[in-house]
Amino acid sequence: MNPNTNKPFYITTPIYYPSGNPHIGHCYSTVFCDAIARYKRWQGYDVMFSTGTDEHGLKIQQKAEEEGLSPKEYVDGIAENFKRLWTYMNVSYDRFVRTTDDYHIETTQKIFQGLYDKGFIYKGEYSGPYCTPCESFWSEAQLDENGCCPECHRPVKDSRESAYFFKMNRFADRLTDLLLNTDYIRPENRAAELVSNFIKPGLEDLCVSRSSFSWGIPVPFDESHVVYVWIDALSNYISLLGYGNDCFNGDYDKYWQAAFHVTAKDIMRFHALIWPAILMALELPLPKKLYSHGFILTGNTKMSKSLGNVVDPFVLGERFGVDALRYQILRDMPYASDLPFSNENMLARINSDLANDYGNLVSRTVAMADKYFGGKLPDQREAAPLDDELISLTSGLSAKVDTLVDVPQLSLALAEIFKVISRANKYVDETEPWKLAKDSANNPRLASVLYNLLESLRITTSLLQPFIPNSAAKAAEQIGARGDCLSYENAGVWGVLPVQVAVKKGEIIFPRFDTAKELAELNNRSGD
RNA sequence: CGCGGAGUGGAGCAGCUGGCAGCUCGUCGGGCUCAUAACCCGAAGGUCAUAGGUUCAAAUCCUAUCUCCGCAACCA
Repeated sequence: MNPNTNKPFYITTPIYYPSGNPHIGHCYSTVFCDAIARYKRWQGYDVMFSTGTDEHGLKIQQKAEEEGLSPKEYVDGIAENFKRLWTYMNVSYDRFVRTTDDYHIETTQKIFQGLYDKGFIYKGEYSGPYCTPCESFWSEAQLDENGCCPECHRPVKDSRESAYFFKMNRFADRLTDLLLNTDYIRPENRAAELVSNFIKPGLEDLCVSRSSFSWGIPVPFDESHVVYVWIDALSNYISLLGYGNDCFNGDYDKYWQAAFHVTAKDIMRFHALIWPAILMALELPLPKKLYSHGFILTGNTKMSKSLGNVVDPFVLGERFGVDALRYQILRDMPYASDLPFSNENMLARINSDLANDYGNLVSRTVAMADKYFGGKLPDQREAAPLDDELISLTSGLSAKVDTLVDVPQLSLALAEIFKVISRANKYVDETEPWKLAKDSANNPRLASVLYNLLESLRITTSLLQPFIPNSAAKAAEQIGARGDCLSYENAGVWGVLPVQVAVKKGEIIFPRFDTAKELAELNNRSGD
């Protein structure tokens, strides 16, 4: 019996800020979460996988004005684009939260009120450099090199407005403990950084409301203020489970105990400091884990709209296939640093791993079974010592992958899977099936060789399902892996395919790309 | 001295509790012919950013310097 069955697992992407359309950076976080969510479901967990959009704030209000839309109309359009991308990328989210949703507004107001009632929120005065034309407060650090507004580069003046503050400082000790003495945050080296950057110098009380713009959730007891992003955005993780509202009966009790947040490193600190502090103040349990990955860089710099170096996932998906794109970003994602993205690297990865190693192994194996046995293996077998290494390596694979997905090190998990695929390719050379096929007396041995290859493919394919779901399904079809052959329970068992397994030749799963030609065309396109 | 990360063959990286410099890709040569010009084997290619120091022994530890990059209260 699978011990994971029905255990809850809750994984979240950040909710994205729809000040522009999604790009591959958003895919990075989301596809990463999707692979984990799919893997956990496959393992038998009862998974809740959430994503969404964080739709309030001054920037949205301004952006909408520019386009002559109401803020809500504006975010409706962008939120649709996010959903469209997730559908396109095969992202299996269970729930999409928008901070303009009624249930979320209700929860946010309750949380704000609750913190106020408990004495963690007080009214004070916010002061800092203010840009009148932009209607924005900036921090000293955000100002440009001349000490002017970073947006319009006009002079700022010190200004003040009344605002509500959250008493962050109360939680400094508990936060330090959470960061340094638990496995809450991964990669672990970020914990010390946070402590020395933010906690040690003294946590300031956090400004949690604004009155200088109106596009936000009204503070329940003071309508001249809106709730600022911290409480508004972070509370999505529990509002969408029904905490503080009546929409999702029981989900909070079931899933919140098993929460796993994924973010990019830029918003790590909010999830590592502010969010736990809010939860502590509310006396709610803390999430189990926070993983912060790096950025996708293009040419050594961060991807950004203003630099014009944004990579469009739709373009890459159309050209190379969604699974190839998913695979590349997951396989090349480093654990604790940024991913330097280039079309060259992507093509190299796709060609080498997916086309040459995996796709080609499916092709050659299925083709041989087809050619030598008419597609269906005979039941006579003959084992040989040469088989042992492949069998033991493959049989032990799922345990390794389980461990790495938990950490979470998906890149290494994929590397382990591809070690087995490489070993299987080598096994073809070692056993030389085409020579065995010359004499029918060798048929039992030949059948064993092909069966071992098919079993290696069954196990690797089953483990690849969460990463490249569509392609894995195609491969399964071709190698004759039906029913529960690809189940989690069978991933660690050798010999699951029927003795007389029947293969089915099919289309090429991952075509090989002409690197030079593809690069030329991609470069043309980006020159537009 | 705000905090932190990084500099290793053409590219991307690992090694960094000191012990023959490794992996993937690319390049070159060979093998094979089941397969997607794929697969398998082999080779070339690095004074490990620089200068000192400790040590029998340093990519690894120490000191200094140079370069690049993050963060410094909402950009995945």
